[in-house]
Amino acid sequence: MTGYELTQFFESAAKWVWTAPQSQIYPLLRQMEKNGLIAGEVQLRGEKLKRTSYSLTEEGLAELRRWIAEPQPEPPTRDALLLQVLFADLVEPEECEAVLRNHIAEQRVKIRLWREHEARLLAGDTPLLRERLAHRDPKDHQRIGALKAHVFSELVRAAEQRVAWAEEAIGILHGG
Amino acid sequence: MTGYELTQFFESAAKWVWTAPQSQIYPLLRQMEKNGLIAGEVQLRGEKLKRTSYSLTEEGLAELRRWIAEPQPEPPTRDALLLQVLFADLVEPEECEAVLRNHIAEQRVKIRLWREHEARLLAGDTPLLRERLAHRDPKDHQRIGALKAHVFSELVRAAEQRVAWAEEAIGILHGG
DNA sequence: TACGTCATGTAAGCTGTTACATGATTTC
DNA sequence: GAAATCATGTAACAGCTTACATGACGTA
Repeated sequence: MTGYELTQFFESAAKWVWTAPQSQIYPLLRQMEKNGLIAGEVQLRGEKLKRTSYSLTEEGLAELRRWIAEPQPEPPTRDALLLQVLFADLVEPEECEAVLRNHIAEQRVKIRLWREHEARLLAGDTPLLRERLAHRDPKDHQRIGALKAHVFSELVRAAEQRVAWAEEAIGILHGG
Repeated sequence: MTGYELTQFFESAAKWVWTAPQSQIYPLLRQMEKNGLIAGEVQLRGEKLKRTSYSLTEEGLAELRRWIAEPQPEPPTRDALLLQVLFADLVEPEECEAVLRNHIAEQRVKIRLWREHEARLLAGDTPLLRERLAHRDPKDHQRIGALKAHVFSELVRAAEQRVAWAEEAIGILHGG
């Protein structure tokens, strides 16, 4: 991919699992190339406009595989909503309820998007998945698509759990 | 609290909802005092050792209330485990399974700790909760404790959901 | 020719992490 | 007298965010 394509990718489906701001991408690409993880190939669009398309080197693929197979440290927790509910007794119940309802609405929007993406993965219908499957034994296609879809099903279920929890919290707020 | 007490607090129960490294605490306390949110009172322990105990000013309490009642922006998602499973087809199923089992074990440890803390909150049995309740109408005690316990029940349920998901993922890995 | 998209960059500033550093007091 | 705990700091660095900046190409 080029830096531009990566930027768009991180602003679309990918941001649900990992995000990177545009300003990080170009410096990082250069750094990774310097470290031999990726190799850039300069292409021409028109007469003056150059674009550099990067692909993984063998070393980069090996490093990626190492990363995938290695347990990653869990990031420190910083959950603003839980903190707000912990201190809910300092404000009016209605104020806390408004915050929770806002959160519920946000989760519902995400749930809809994730469900759509999950369905597309199960149908083998996203461009990146199709490219990935092209190099793989057809008998593995179902399994690979199912695993990727399973990732999005976790996002959906976690958000649904959160919505249910927030609704219960509203009940407790009002002395339920 | 003093900076030392805050440090310990963030290294114990509080870190489950919010963490702050020790190196941040003393500079932040000075900054917050400068901004009028907290006021420090210097105490003497022995002859030479001074400790500064901070408490919220009225302005600080107002600012805290404002923060609690205001929807906080959701942080960008960066979930290493989901990313590892998304790319699981690049490694052997057993390698991915090991990562998932490691995650399951970590979650189970946390679940146990959170359950204990939840029970203590429901029984009104933590020092901070008792201090908080002391200034409140006894008829609210039950509700306040229940809300705080509900926060920890969300942590527990989210982790349990995650464990169940990881077990399903292992099944899919092996062609289930 | 104007607007949208393609494509790549830089700079300032904030937050957070890791690590190091120091000295007083209490306890065994 | 040694070790644990109390108590407070600092420095270097990594990572991320926000914002700004520039120019080429396609198309209506």
